[in-house]
Amino acid sequence: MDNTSPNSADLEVMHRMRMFSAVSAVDLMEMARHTKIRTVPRGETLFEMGDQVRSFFGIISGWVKLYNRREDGTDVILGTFTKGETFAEAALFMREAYPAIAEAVSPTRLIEFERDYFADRVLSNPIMCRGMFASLSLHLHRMTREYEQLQSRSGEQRLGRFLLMLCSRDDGPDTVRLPFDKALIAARLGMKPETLSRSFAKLKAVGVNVERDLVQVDDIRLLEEHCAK
Amino acid sequence: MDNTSPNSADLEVMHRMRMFSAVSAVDLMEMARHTKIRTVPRGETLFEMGDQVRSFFGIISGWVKLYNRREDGTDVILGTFTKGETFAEAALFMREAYPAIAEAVSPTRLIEFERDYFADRVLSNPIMCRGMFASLSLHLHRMTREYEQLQSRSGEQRLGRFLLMLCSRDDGPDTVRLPFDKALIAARLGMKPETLSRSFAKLKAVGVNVERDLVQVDDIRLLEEHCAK
DNA sequence: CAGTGTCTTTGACTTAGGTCAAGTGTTTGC
DNA sequence: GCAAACACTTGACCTAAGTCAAAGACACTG
Repeated sequence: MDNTSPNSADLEVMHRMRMFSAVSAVDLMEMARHTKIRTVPRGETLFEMGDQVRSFFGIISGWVKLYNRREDGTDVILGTFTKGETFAEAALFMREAYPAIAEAVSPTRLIEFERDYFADRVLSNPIMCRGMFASLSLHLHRMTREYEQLQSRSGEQRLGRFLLMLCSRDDGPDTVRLPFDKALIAARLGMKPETLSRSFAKLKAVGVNVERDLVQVDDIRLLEEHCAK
Repeated sequence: MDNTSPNSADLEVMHRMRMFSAVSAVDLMEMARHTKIRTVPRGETLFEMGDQVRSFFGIISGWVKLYNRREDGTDVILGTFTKGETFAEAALFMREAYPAIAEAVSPTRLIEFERDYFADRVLSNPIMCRGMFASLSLHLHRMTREYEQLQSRSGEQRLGRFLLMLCSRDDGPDTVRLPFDKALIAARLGMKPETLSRSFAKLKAVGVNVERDLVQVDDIRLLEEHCAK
């Protein structure tokens, strides 16, 4: 299933990526000819820290984690990405190597954009430049929010926020499925698995119940309130 | 001293900013005509969170802090910037408001770049686009490193790293002047002033001695070693 | 030069979260 | 179907950093 070209559903998703949202349908199809679709199993590495930059990626479905491995072997999760999101664009204009590792954490379908083609393509087209700026700004803004949260919210609150991001409704009750295992969620939120467990336990008090990878939120507003303060 | 135009020394510094480093001298002078030089005292606010975006900035001399104020009144420092650095470029292509507050923390001379002129200017010029990508990538990369450090290094190590950034040599002994007060350094490093004091005290053991705003580092390599592990 | 305010340090205490170790299920493989 | 491996939880304990309070140390004011 590897190395095929994008179908129309893929193009659909690609068009919803910030980078391409202002690009015309014609240009999009032209560009799509220079991409490949990759379907990778859980656990597959897309690039290693230090690899020569060849491409950046967009996700059609599934989840990818971006992380750094420290000398002592511990990992720092820099972000998790899913459908409609791009990652490693910042590497497009770097002559150096990827500064992080990317690994699929669930079976994932993604579009791979070759650097050489896209670097030119983006630079010669103001609409693409704008899209690229939007993408990078979004990543920067997200990273900033993560930094802020790590600094000023408790583990319990960060977990609450994470659950709220997964909810599809914005009030009342909702049930969400955790997109990857709890050890990764813990790392993603900057805590140890033990602390995650205890945080889940504490959230029971505001109507959050976990059963395997299914989380029942009784009252979204209540949870929001609990995590905001 | 406000609202004058850039002199040749200013142009010199401007040219060393990532955004403009590949821009020709002719273009630079042309662009400089659309900037203003501002000289602001310590404590002056350049923009507030929520202000309509009008400009981004480059620093000729002095220091600026970028921060968010939370509902509870506490500040989260997102970064500190000095000579040769630009900030708020990400806002160039946002129709919305600034997402943070910028305040001079020492007397500061800066170049103000008007958004309307520069947005067009950047988009119509691949060299400028490249510069802008480089700037944004740098900010993203920095933010990532800050996040990583906050997550996996102790306060003492973060302080050590900060001091090393200020050193001008890369081995042997060195003396550095702290660029702003200790309360801000603490916030910048994600800790309380009390913890900063205690961290300084601990660093005495690896040959770091503080006297007011002067820090004597006996052996840079030793400090590096101490903060790396 | 005393007096007031700001910045910084120090001390005593609390607490969130990490660590280590032992359990409980659940899945996987033979 | 049983054992081994894995994923998660729970408990007991420890430690880095936060909190609160007080005391020094300058620096500016009148």
